[in-house]
Amino acid sequence: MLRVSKLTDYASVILTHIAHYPNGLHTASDLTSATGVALPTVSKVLKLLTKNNILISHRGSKGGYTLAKEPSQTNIAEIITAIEGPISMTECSTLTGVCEQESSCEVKGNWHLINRAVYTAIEAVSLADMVTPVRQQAVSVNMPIVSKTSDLKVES
Amino acid sequence: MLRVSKLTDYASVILTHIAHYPNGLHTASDLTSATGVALPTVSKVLKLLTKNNILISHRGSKGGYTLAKEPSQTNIAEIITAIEGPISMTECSTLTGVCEQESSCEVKGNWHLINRAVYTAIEAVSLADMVTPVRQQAVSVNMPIVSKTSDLKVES
DNA sequence: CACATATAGGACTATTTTAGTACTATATGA
DNA sequence: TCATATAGTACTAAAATAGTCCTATATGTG
Repeated sequence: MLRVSKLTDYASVILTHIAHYPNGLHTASDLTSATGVALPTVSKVLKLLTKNNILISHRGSKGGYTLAKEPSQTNIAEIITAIEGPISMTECSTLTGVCEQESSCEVKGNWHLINRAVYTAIEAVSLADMVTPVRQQAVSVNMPIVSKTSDLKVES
Repeated sequence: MLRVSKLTDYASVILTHIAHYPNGLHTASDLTSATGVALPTVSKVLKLLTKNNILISHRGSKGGYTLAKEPSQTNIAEIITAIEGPISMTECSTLTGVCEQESSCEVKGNWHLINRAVYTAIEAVSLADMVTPVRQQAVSVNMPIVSKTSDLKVES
């Protein structure tokens, strides 16, 4: 009922593999072998991740990719945003002027709230968590109580 | 970075309107006037919502649609599922056998975890909350601590 | 300094998903 | 029995996504 794109899925698999060997330099073709994802696709994903500061690239011979930060410092929200861009649950949360009903829309503010709750949930899961098998981790997500006077902003 | 379909967006607008007048009977054409969404589209959304027990339909002359439950008893997760079906963040969370890497996939279990966190977040927002303007509500979402011995199941 | 190895960037095509529409059948109240 | 309204299904068009390919650029090593 909510979905990330296949590319994002690949990104999670690729990054999880890299995070297993956080000090190594990984080439696109190494990662193809390791993950089974086609080379041009791996390449596309790696470029997007580099552009968004999740990976660092080293060009030329003996080049490859490494993590830009420690696995615990990269979260799922960043990964999804890197691949899919800053798109929120509804269009009106990212772009203004697309929806004709926008000015009179009653639910806009509430979607912002939902966005924020979802964002908080996925932000709480780091790449380090992805490396750890499920049963050993515990995740706790807290949606902050909304103040009666402050505006909500969905950072994405 | 995560999105619901336009139809789901329309559903939220339509249902919010109905929830404002929870005792009235609403025809498809009434809802078109009220929301500005085209009639065939409104009609499609209403059928989906009826099929999934969010609305009850009354056929024939003087017919129309009413809520199947009180606004506080219908949540956003149900609405999204009604329109988009039981699709999770990644394909492997809903369907088995689609992904070739499934058997060796290291991240599958973790996506289940993320799914669950997101589901918990959107499940906490009811139609009654959508009727209330943003500033007067407070939402708190808690991701339960994952037991070290129990499996996680994403209900969707 | 040339060459092999890698990434960078962009353009392009095919596929899939989503949105939107239309048509026929069925139910019901007056 | 007729006007009104939903049910179900099939179809078309548009948009988003996935996947591929080509050319340019950087860099370590013999």
